[in-house]
Amino acid sequence: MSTPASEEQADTKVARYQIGEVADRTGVTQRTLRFYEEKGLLRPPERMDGGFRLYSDEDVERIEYIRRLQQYLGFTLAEIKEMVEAEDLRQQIIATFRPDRELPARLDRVLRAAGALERQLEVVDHKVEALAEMQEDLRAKLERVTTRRHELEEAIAQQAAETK
Amino acid sequence: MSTPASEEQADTKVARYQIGEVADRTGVTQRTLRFYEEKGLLRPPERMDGGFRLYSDEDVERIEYIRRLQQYLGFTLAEIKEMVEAEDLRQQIIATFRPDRELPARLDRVLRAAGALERQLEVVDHKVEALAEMQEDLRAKLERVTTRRHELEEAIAQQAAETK
DNA sequence: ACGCACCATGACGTGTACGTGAGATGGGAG
DNA sequence: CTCCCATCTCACGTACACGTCATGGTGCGT
Repeated sequence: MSTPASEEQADTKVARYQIGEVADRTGVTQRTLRFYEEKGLLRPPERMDGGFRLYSDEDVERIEYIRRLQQYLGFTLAEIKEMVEAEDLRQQIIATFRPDRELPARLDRVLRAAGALERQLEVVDHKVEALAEMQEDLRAKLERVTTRRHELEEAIAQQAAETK
Repeated sequence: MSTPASEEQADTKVARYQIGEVADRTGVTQRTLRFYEEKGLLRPPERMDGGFRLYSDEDVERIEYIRRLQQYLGFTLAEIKEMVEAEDLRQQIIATFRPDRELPARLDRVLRAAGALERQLEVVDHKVEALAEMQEDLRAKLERVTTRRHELEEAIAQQAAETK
């Protein structure tokens, strides 16, 4: 009664959503979700017996992450793919923390994840720098324009006073 | 002898470059320059008698500005067009500083320029915020991965010592 | 006046990031 | 079991930002 339609999984406890609900929650279309999957941006989600996709909360977070990267930061999907793949590596690293065998393989994953993170950080640093510069520039211009505006308003007021 | 090929304009003093040189200087293709002009991002440059385009230093700066907006900040050309149009308004405001007639018209231009600048600044502020967040996130992840890396390297060193 | 690199204008092609049906299947409500 | 909406898989369409010929004119050194 009190549980929403998509959370009635009392035994497994993990919530699963089908594509329509995920689309509503994230604000992207179903087409886009399938497209991201096709392009390797989203891991293929579970399926119901009939073939319907079942997304997890983790998937939803990832979708929101992808959208932020795209909309606010202007990354291409190819760049984002690299980034989420690095994220997957990190997850794998965390997941394989317990089994203490084959250390070199784990080190390799860690090194690749570190490399990916460094490259991402470099790109972001570049963008931050460019943006900060642009921000300053805009602020300065706005200030000058505002000054000019006050001058003009004063001049118009004065002219009106003279005409009167 | 000491003057580069494109600066031999001893009388007018203003340097003019044709499209190939501008392309080399800015790193964009000639096609892109014509495309920007077509789309209204660049004011139609001067032409030689034969029809060859002649760009000024100002044009070159504008091209570099456009590229920064596009590459580092992820604006679309349509958005950039709005922004450079605001820039043109600013230029006009400066140019029409002397003739002190028709003050209301000048105020109108100033107000529109201010509005455009404010909108741009809002977008940039948004992006700066998102980027800063992402930067922090990446730094934290990189630090964790680096820690994990050192742990692994130590573990491997220890294992090697034991085997020996 | 000749040669040749440079430039002009179309016109069509390409890659990215989806949009938009079409037609078939799934699956829970009555 | 039937209704009916949601989802499935192709497959073609589209807007943006150019790339890529094709064809022909320009500018200048010799």
